[in-house]
Amino acid sequence: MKRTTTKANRWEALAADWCPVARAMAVIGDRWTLLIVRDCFLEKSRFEQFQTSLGITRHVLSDRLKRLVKAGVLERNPYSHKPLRYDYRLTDKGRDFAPALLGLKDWGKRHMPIRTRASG
Amino acid sequence: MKRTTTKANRWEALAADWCPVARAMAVIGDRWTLLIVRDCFLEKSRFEQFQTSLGITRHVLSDRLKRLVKAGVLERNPYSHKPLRYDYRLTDKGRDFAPALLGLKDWGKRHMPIRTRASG
DNA sequence: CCCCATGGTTCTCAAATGAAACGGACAACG
DNA sequence: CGTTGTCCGTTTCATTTGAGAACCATGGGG
Repeated sequence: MKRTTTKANRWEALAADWCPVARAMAVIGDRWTLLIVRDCFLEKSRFEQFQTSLGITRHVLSDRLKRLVKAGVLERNPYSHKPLRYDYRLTDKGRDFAPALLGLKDWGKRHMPIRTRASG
Repeated sequence: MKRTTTKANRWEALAADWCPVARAMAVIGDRWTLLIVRDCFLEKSRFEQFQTSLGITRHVLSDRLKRLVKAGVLERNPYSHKPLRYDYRLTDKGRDFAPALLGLKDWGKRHMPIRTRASG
């Protein structure tokens, strides 16, 4: 079972990079993570809400949420004790993402017009 | 049923999303693409320079460069005619990434201290 | 008890990725 | 001319990640 050699080393290698952009990518460097953060800014906080919003598989969503919590971007807190349900909310670290997110939003708005796949 | 319908379409689906952030992620939503753009801002423009800088495999670098050119973020131009070599330079669309990149840099600087191993 | 809803986890298989070798154009050297 | 070296990729094959859906756990309602 030599699966530990190159398991997630690329991600961790980025976290140790000299460049702060690379270190940021160690957290949000995939298709979905930043969109989860965006949803959090849009007042979404629960597993099902993210899942519905993103159309992401539960498998991947579960993994990304864990990663974000581990990275300190989100906090996992119970919002119900009897069925014991958790929600995911931005930490200060997560809220500090706002400028970068707005920068990306601005760029997307300016340079990525909505194109339908049907016309392709 | 064709369960293989939406395989690589997730990227294209993002490009048609209502949210400009999602559409931006359709271009830069992976580990490396944004770092290539960053390198371009740092005056790097050639295949070998990116490869050395990122430690990325040539395979993936080739793919990402093509994707960026296709997305209009980079331009592929010959800088030598006899050996016919190309370099990759930012377009206006690419240069407009600066604010988002600076936002990410700022966040990384503030919230992602360099650490080789932690929170294990 | 069974059924439903929420919040995940586990399973299988296809696609993406990584490592490293290969290819091809050209230039310098002898 | 043939060999070596540079630059820019492509090909091959093993591993990792992702998609899709079933499954598990908890609790409420009937």
